[in-house]
Amino acid sequence: MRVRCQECGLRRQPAFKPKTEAEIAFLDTLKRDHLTVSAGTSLIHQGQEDADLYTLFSGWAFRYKTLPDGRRQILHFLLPGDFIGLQASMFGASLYGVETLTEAEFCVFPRQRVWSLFERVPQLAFEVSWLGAHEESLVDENLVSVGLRNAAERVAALILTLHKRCRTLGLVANDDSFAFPLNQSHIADALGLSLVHTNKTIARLRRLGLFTFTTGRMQIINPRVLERLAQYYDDELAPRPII
Amino acid sequence: MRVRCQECGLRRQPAFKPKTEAEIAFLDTLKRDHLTVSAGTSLIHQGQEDADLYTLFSGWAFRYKTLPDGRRQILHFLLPGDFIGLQASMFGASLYGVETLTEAEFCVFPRQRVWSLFERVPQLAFEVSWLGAHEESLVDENLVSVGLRNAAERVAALILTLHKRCRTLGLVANDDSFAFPLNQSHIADALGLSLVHTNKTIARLRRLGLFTFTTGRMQIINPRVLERLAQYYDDELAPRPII
DNA sequence: CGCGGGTTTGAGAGTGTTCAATCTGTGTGG
DNA sequence: CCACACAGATTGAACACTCTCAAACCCGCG
Repeated sequence: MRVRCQECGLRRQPAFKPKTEAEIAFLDTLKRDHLTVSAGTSLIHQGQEDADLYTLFSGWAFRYKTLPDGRRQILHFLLPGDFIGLQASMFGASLYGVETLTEAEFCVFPRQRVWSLFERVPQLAFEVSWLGAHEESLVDENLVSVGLRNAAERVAALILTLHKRCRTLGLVANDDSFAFPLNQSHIADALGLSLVHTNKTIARLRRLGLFTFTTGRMQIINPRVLERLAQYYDDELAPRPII
Repeated sequence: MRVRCQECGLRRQPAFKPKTEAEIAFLDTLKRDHLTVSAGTSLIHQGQEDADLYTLFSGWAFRYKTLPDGRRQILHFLLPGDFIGLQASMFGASLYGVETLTEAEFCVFPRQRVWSLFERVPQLAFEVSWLGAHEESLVDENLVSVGLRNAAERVAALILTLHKRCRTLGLVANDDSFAFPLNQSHIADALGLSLVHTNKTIARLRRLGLFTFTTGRMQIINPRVLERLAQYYDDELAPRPII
């Protein structure tokens, strides 16, 4: 079921900067497809040469790289409104993979048409760059976690980051709980920790009463302590572009 | 001493894609200054709100973030031709800092004029985005190192990456040696290791005969073993844009 | 000659990993 | 409705890697 950009509910969320009618109409001509896939679907795979571009419309996904021996590093998680595949479309082959964590919907933009966006609507080109820079800032923050923080601090930082991103999207309930479709090996692969140690670290923080985490749902109990633990202090997110 | 873009020797290097006369002329109008600074100069600092954009013209630098308690993570290293400050110019305040490792020259582009680049020369806007995506790929690769590789593998991967980047710039001598202005605490901060352990790891790899590393210069002795150790396999770099 | 930055070394303490097993909840087939 | 398979979560124990602390060393410089 195709969703026209003019009728798109996602872009009307307060998290996103509004666009002009003309920009939206142009994007609608760019959008080739509206794709629905199940959890665990590979959207882009490492080495793929013809990856298209996507906006995540609903659901969760993640971007990752694997080493030849199979070890996997999750680079960052994707939430609705995130733009996918810029790197992959600019280089010959994609250096990373993208996989869904939940059932998810995507707006598909053919890679051939990206250039027309730069050529014809500079404002949109600028926003594409903005989204690229924003994605990089997520990876930066992740690298800081993995390089500098210990296990407990990493877990705390990850939870806070995702909580904040979900909050700006209106996905957090009044009790500070939110859908959390990662399992512990996703967390381990994102934080550069072993599965076992991830499990023990989560158990410890849970016993300390910082959050509850049952399959599929995370509830933050003590944000203050989490923030102190992770040295995570961040302003509210300003409205951002969406393509 | 100002260098006009029309006379710029750097962009004529085979590492870079050539530009049209018109593009170069436009860039020359954009370029406000040609800046020379000494080693250890802070070019952009975390939180800075009016950071300009730069192309590194000569020398080495690095991009980093620090935690409130002072721990520092180097995100990636900058070599001639790298474009600096895209993130910083798009968000309100810079989330990272940039500092020189050697004496270095920069082409300075005022942040106010970036928009005119998008508006007036789509080809250049595209290349700015390309450079942003490329920088992200460097951070990705670093995150893979820090998240997945042990100390020896990280050191090997770092050396190989820098060696390769220097090679495409023609900075590597026939004996596979190249200028290497990092000290061991830079290496430690980039790899997420303590200084002491970095030192011991380097000493071990050196004893194994994989490379020699005296102050300021790195020579690769056994690239095969280094590559196997780091599981680092990568194609030659294709010519890339330069702004 | 003394100082300071950077490098090197040793030793003990932790943090995090690996291996191995158990447990739990869910879905499938009979 | 039960037996069974399976993926994910949990736990324990031994081990390895990395960190911290502390001290020495090296070299260029004033």
